[in-house]
Amino acid sequence: MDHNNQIFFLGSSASSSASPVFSSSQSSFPLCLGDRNAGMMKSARKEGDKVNKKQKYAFQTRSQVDILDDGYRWRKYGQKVVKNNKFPRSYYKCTHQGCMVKKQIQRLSKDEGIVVTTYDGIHTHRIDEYSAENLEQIIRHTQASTVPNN
DNA sequence: CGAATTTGACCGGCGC
DNA sequence: GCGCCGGTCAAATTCG
Repeated sequence: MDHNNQIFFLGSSASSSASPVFSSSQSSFPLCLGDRNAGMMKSARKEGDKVNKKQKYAFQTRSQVDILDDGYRWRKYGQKVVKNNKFPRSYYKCTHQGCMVKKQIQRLSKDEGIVVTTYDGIHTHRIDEYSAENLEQIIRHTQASTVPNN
């Protein structure tokens, strides 16, 4: 297993420009981009929109694989190709009951080695200790790895 | 057999 | 008003 991952945290600026400005800030885990509901007003099934505040976490990871085990179970519910990227974007959802956390993975066309992971919402259940630790180890290793030059 | 994954179609919003 | 882009769900299939 060659876990040579590098994590970059995205800023809260996400208006125009398709070029994501990433900073190598070694802060905590997933930076909170604030609660900006971008295109999530209605779309209520039949229960009613109870989810008003959707937190978003985004960060880039240097990895060969798109599937990064963060300790949660994810079920892929769609794959769409965006114009900005030549690579398809994958949409994942948490398979936990009541946990409607969404996660989208996208690879940069500029660098196929970079994977952008975006988390939507927060998990209401506990993570698997084992997996959590594994993820933590990966993160730690990632931060310790450091980029060649930035 | 069950759950997870795949691909396509449809819906919704925004832009022009 | 129409077109385009992005996002989600649904049905079928496959793997375990």
